[in-house]
Amino acid sequence: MVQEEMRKGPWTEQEDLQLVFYVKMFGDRRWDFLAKVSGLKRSGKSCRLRWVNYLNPSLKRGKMTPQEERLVLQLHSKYGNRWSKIAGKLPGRTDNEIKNYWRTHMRKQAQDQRKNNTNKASISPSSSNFSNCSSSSANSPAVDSSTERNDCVELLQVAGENKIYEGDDQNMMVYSMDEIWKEVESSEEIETRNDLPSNTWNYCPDSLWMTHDHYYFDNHQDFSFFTA
DNA sequence: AACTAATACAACCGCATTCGA
DNA sequence: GTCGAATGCGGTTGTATTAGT
Repeated sequence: MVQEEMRKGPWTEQEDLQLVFYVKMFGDRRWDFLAKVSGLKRSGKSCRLRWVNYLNPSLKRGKMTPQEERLVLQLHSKYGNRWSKIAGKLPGRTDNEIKNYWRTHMRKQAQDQRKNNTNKASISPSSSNFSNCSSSSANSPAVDSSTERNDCVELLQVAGENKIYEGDDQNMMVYSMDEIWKEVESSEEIETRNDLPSNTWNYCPDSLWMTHDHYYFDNHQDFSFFTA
């Protein structure tokens, strides 16, 4: 049987709208079915990914907050590369987002750290003690690639102590998990107080729901719109 | 202003796991 | 119990954007 040609690459606004519409209709399950009935030339898998990582209204958009960054750090030392597990502890963030974040930010941070260490090494050889922090990887179930392991090691995580050490060894900031959770909670309180709807999607200025969805739902109640 | 390198993030792929017939 | 389809996950790649020279 000849398979219908599947579209690949970036999603268009029209495709997004179409997917959002059908997910609203049928729910975010049975992705192959959704892909078929929506008329999108996308695989179910692709539809699911687009929804989970981009279109889902419960997603928080924008940069990671310092609290979230610290939390990712802590959770990675605990769970390793189990991104979905980590994402589960960060409401509104996806595994893909966290994974990307880790790869870019953490690598950069490790590079900076390395630079600092190299600089300090010329003054004080004792700074090389950081390499002993590898205990965090030993406890971590899935820290695999050697580069990431090294990056991780250099982030000064101390496993088992339930604290995060941030900064260089002279200006070390220590955060207990209690402090971090307090910060997360208080920041969430602030967000809530800004008269924002509980659904983060709704106040995202460039969200499809805001800009198009309501419009389409108001004006195109008949489904023929999408299949035209 | 033009070019290059670095960064951010969306999307794909392959494999593992779960679920239902 | 088993088999196939659907779903989920982690790794990787591709591309657009931004920063630096």
